[in-house]
Amino acid sequence: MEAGGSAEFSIDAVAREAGVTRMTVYYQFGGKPGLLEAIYDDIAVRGEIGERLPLAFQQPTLEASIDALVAAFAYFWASERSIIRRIRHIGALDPELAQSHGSRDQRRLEALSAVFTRWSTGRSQRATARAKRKAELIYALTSFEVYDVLASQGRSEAEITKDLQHLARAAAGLSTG
Amino acid sequence: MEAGGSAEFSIDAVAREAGVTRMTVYYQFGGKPGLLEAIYDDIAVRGEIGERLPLAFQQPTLEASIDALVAAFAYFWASERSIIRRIRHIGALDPELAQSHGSRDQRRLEALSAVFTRWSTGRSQRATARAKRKAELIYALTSFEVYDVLASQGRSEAEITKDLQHLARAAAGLSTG
DNA sequence: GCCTATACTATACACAATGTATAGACGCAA
DNA sequence: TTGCGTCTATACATTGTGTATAGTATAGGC
Repeated sequence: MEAGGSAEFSIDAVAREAGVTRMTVYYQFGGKPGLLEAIYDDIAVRGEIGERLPLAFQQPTLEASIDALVAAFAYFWASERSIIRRIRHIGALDPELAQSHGSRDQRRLEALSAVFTRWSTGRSQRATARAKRKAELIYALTSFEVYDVLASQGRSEAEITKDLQHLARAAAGLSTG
Repeated sequence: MEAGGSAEFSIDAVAREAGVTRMTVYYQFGGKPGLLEAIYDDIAVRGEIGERLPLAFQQPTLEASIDALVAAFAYFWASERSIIRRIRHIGALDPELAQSHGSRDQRRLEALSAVFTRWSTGRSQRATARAKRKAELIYALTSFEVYDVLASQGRSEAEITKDLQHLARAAAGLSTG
């Protein structure tokens, strides 16, 4: 019953839906990991994360940057929520995929850290550590998992974005607007 | 390669490790869903969630209740983090398991809601809606997924608990301590 | 026209994992 | 002793992955 387990993400099912042979999928993507990677890449493009993230850097204040970051990721996760969820769950169980997903998330964390270092006040070790801690908290708040949990309760993307911006600003130690 | 996929959670592997036949596992647990349910139940008992949750209700203030709730769940998730993660990922991909995990989470949300209604000031619709929204946010913050994301960054249980209490109080609209 | 690379198909096989069926062994308690 | 609950042994059907291999179709360069 790995049919139910993989939840229609079997290579056979994908091939059938695409109107091609299973062998074609192997030819094009090498296997399941490659296939899921390709799907994820496609979602990333359509989720406009590449366009929206740079905008967060150009905001005039840290608060505006945080709001833009949260909104960009919320839009991204919302774009193909159920597919992203499935890919992440499958990826977490497959060592090969877990690695590449891990490096994706790592890049996300680095992007967030870059924002914080930009507005970081001091250069002391404590200031750096504080910035790192804040970035990690915002990273957690902008993770797919958090978005998914909130969306599962019937909240709209707009509501979730607003709540997460509220929390992210709190994490950054700012006023709660 | 569902061997790698199931990541040593195959019935065969479990049976071998337990020094028992595969058939015995089927006899005792019915199949994979039943097995994972039993494991989850066992973790819940050892995670002392049954003892710690009621304590949260007995706190003198909402703030203390929230702190106790966050601490109770952090302790629970930390108790068997890697196993819980695997079970939840597998469960999310299996319709049969997804349902029972969903009802577990539902009970968690109800427990949180109960805390908020206890301290809810008004009885108006808006007050009720506000309490519900807060409970849902705290629910998200106390989810395993959030804990796991933070723990993946090398944070200790104590650090995570502290940060999440900070965020949870912010979500409740209290002072950030 | 010919050749070649690319994309895809058709079969076939080995392997792992789930799940079902069935018959039997073992111990223990009424 | 008889019956029941627990567990084993064996066999089988099914589904999914992954690999190998031979073959088809088509478009582009020569």
